[in-house]
Amino acid sequence: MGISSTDLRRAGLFRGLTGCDLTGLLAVARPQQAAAGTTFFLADDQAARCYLLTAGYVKLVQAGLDGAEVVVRMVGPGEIFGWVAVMGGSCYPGTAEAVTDSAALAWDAEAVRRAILATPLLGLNALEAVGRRLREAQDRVRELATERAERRVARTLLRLADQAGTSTSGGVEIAIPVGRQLLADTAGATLHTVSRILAAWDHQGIIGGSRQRIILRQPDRLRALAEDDSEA
Amino acid sequence: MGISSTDLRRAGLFRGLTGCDLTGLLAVARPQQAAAGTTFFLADDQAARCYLLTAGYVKLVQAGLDGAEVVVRMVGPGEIFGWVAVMGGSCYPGTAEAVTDSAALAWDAEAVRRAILATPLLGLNALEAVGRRLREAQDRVRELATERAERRVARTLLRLADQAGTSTSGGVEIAIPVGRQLLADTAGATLHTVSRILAAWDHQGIIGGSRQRIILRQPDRLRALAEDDSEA
DNA sequence: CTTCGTCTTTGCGCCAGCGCAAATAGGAGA
DNA sequence: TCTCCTATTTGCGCTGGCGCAAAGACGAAG
Repeated sequence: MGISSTDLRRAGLFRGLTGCDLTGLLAVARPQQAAAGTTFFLADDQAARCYLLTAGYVKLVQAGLDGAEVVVRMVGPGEIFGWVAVMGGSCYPGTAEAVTDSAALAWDAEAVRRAILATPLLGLNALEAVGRRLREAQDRVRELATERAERRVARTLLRLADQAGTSTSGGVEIAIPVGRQLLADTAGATLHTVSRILAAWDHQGIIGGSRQRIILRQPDRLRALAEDDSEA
Repeated sequence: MGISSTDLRRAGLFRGLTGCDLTGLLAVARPQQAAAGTTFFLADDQAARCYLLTAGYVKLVQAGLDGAEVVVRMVGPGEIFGWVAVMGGSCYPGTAEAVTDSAALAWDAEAVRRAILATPLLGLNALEAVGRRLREAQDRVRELATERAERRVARTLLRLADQAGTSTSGGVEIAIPVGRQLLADTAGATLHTVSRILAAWDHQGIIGGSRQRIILRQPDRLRALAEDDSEA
């Protein structure tokens, strides 16, 4: 479970850093835990720290006016979160809630600024990480604007499998407890629609699983649904 | 029109840099122009350069599977674009098309990496700029997932006014030629729906203008439409 | 002034997906 | 094993907004 200290070197954020730099960074990091269902920070909190997830899974959630929740991003081990607000010196745009018991390393905003100024490569790595996420966010904008719910759900499942997939005999299992509601919030649909879609796929043998567990039995067909223009 | 060299210092990207750093950066920048309707780069081009817009307006567009276009972002003077792909060393995720005659400064990917390593503050500034955009993109994800077309259009108009608004006697005029189609692509709706909505607002005196020109006559009412839960 | 092309409006039909509500089904804990 | 609680399924009606198609308006060019 989680990633070891030596694995940190392989995390994108620290790529290319010297052992010395790494030691310094770890020295000022504060380990922090969050049990499933609890939060690292809330939306509109003053952004004081940024995080690197070392174990577990965290969902970044924004609440709409009417109480609807949107999962802006699922964070897995080795990924960073909370950096955007810290750089801008503002408030967190969303809430970071642990989906499973999670652990992270936290840095104070000022410490991060200093670290980047001292180790420019860290800034470059962070820029790349944030850039990748911007790209993902833009892709989601396009998808939400142009694609139907079914396809968005397919993409969401594939993304989750990519991020937390475990190959088993029966297919790829998603190692995060994903309920229909969470899936709906992530794909930009409603609980009901997601349930209907998954039920249909279940009957077709494309997916399987039970409560909170999803297994992709035929990832290829899902991929086809997600990308093909016409359907099988 | 556009921003002068001295204004660059005030552009977020260069905040806090020394005159010396700035001079060095400008020395390796290549000025580049694009007439309205032409492009700085195309989607899936190998990302070789990143840009700082000095004059005009540029839209970043992604094409959907079915030919539908989505405007991922409108870029105004002083803003940067094309940085994400350059940092990741990949292809541009979208096309950058000039909406009006535009001018920009371009840097080679490698030059930017070197500049950031040499001037870490530049990296911090870039991180902040990209972060702000990530935040905007995430906001749009939430809006597309939870809000109705009318509200999204209202928000889009307010954003454009914020970015390129000119106060006139009759209200705030958007200084970019914005057609219904462009508005639709930006708000995540269709040409028809946008036309209907704008026609209704026109009758109510909320907006005005003619072909490709939009004037916000009562920005407050638009704001109410964009943010209020109940309507007037 | 006329013509042409693009942008815009508007009517009408349709359907994906939401909203409500109620029935089920699994799991976890006692 | 039994019970309770939460997750999930599913029926049904409704509607926002898309899709098509055609007409109308404005500007630019000649």
